[in-house]
Amino acid sequence: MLSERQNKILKLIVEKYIKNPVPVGSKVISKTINCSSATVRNEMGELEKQGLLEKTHTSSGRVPSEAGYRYYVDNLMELKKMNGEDMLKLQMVFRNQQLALSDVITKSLQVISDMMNYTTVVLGSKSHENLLKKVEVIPIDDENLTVIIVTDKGHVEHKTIKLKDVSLEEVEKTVSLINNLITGTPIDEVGKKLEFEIKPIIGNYVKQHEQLYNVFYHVFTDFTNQEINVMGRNKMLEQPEFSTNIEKIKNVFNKLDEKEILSNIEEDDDNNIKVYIGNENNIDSDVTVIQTKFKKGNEEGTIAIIGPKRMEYDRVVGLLDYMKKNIER
Amino acid sequence: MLSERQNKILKLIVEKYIKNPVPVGSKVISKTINCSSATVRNEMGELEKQGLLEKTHTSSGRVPSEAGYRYYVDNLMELKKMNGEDMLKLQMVFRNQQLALSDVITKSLQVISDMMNYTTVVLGSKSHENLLKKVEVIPIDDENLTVIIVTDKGHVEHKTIKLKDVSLEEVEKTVSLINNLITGTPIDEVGKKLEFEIKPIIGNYVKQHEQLYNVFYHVFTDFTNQEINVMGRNKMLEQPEFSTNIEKIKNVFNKLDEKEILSNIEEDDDNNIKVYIGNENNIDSDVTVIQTKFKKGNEEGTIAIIGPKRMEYDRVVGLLDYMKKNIER
DNA sequence: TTTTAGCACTTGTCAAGGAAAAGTGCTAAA
DNA sequence: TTTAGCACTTTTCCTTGACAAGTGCTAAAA
Repeated sequence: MLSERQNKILKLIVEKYIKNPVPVGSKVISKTINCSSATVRNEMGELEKQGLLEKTHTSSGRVPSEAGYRYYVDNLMELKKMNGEDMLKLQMVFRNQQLALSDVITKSLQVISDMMNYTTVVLGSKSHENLLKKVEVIPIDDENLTVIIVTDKGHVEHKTIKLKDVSLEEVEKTVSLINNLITGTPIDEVGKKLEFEIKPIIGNYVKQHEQLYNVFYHVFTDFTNQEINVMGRNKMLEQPEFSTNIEKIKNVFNKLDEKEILSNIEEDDDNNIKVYIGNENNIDSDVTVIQTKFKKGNEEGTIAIIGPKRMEYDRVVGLLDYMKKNIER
Repeated sequence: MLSERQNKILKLIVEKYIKNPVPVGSKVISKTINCSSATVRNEMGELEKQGLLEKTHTSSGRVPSEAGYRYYVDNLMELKKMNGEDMLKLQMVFRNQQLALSDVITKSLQVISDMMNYTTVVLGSKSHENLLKKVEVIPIDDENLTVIIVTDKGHVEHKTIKLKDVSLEEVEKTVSLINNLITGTPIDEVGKKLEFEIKPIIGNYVKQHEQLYNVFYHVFTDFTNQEINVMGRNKMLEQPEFSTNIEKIKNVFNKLDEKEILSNIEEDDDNNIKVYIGNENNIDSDVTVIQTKFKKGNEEGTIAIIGPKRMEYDRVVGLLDYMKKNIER
């Protein structure tokens, strides 16, 4: 258990370091707090012993450790009210009645990315939670047609495919079979159902049934497992901890592209705002992911803000809270 | 006009520098060519006077200038045959009969990006060349519906919108009006036509005509001007000329995102493979864009490979040539 | 018992200097 | 026309020393 003063010092160091990423010395702290630098040094030594602070070298100032950030977020941080200007910018997006929910979220996270200089992410619900709702086809020309897949959560994707010597009627027959027999199936199980429930039947209706089955099979397996949208990826380059370290950037950018790994951030099961600092997330030991689930009607998903460990936790948590409430309202 | 020997020396320097980005000295060249380093130095001096070579400082070896690369590409480069392994990888993609053309192109450019470590781009035809072919709507639930837009070039996009107190019949009536009256219109003029030809009419059919008009207007103006796909963006980080210079990276990444600027690379009007070195392109003075148009049926577009100025020109041109032929076959 | 003044000590940063390596341009001879 | 040779330039790398920032510890003060 930390003393009142230790809490105060730790909070000051974290906040100073977040503002300006240079190690914090005892002198500056002693000015704010009512005691000498020597006292602060003693306390800092204690905080370091507890693993909450670190030094970059024997005689440098202190820097928060991962545990230090953790402690700050859990015990010291005071949520920051959003300022009027930021709120106004977001309201502009939320007020737009014509936008579908997913567009509202995407657009507002774009705004947040610009105002905070962090990367933002929206994730739809996982593929096993998305049930096939409807398949439609639109003929493009005599060889190509576009298949549109809609899930019950409102996730829509389309893909254009090529068919040889298959008549439109045959395709439509197949589609109506799919719509009648396997809607309601989790999207990641559609492939299997297609094989066992559709494939045996369409042979009776369709000459080129092998080809047709293959094409539809691929359309469904190519269906993105989880709708995912990354905004402001390049903001990562603005953060000093990354802009001096190409290897870090490569890693973070690659992780943002490997959608599988990113989706791991959505493992929490309650509805609060979650903070994953450094090694607590799967992206990089130098980033923090702050995220929360949302649910409105049957649409649900996760929104996340990704920045350096030295993130403005208080502002971001406030923002995310505001976002969540506005989405769900 | 350069002498035979000067050509030989310039070619050697460019190719050596492409292999390994350090200034090339007279000694290494004199070993390959049959004369002393002093002679090579004299010739290098002449090539520098002609603006084809540069020095990084008074006593460094030589580096090709932009004009030097230009001269190399125009006069010295010998096209390189593709190796069997690369060809095999691409054939795997081209052989797949079920893929629509645009998927074949995207997938093969992804393969190329991986094998060359360069960024690749596909651009569809420009918006004024894309004529509206068909609009369809799929109701999602009682508030949302998905609008699908198809152009004559096979460019398909979908967008989900929210409508309040508008019946499905009203929407379908509007869509059928659009399909009857303004298909065949260039996609960038649809907004105007909507205003002058649809808006005045739908008042008669639709109660909430103002809202409906607004929504459709936005769907069409949000339609991406030009279908565009960037593959292997992160490969840029592998190039030494960028990986030591964050500002360059920021610029290139931002340009790749500002799709407007990227589309400028598609200004050429014939069908050859074009090479835009450094300042000849709109992306960055340190990159080269190699591109070519393709046309198959009514689908057309441009494929491009983007890398450092110090690019393997001979290999890339060969690859692009192979790609073009395979697409058009 | 807690706080603080004081001081020795450590480390990073910056500028200056020097040696070695790479490569050039020029001169004079082949 | 080519080449050997050499003086010269610049970069890179290492060392050195001075300075600043900050620590930990000790001993005195509160």
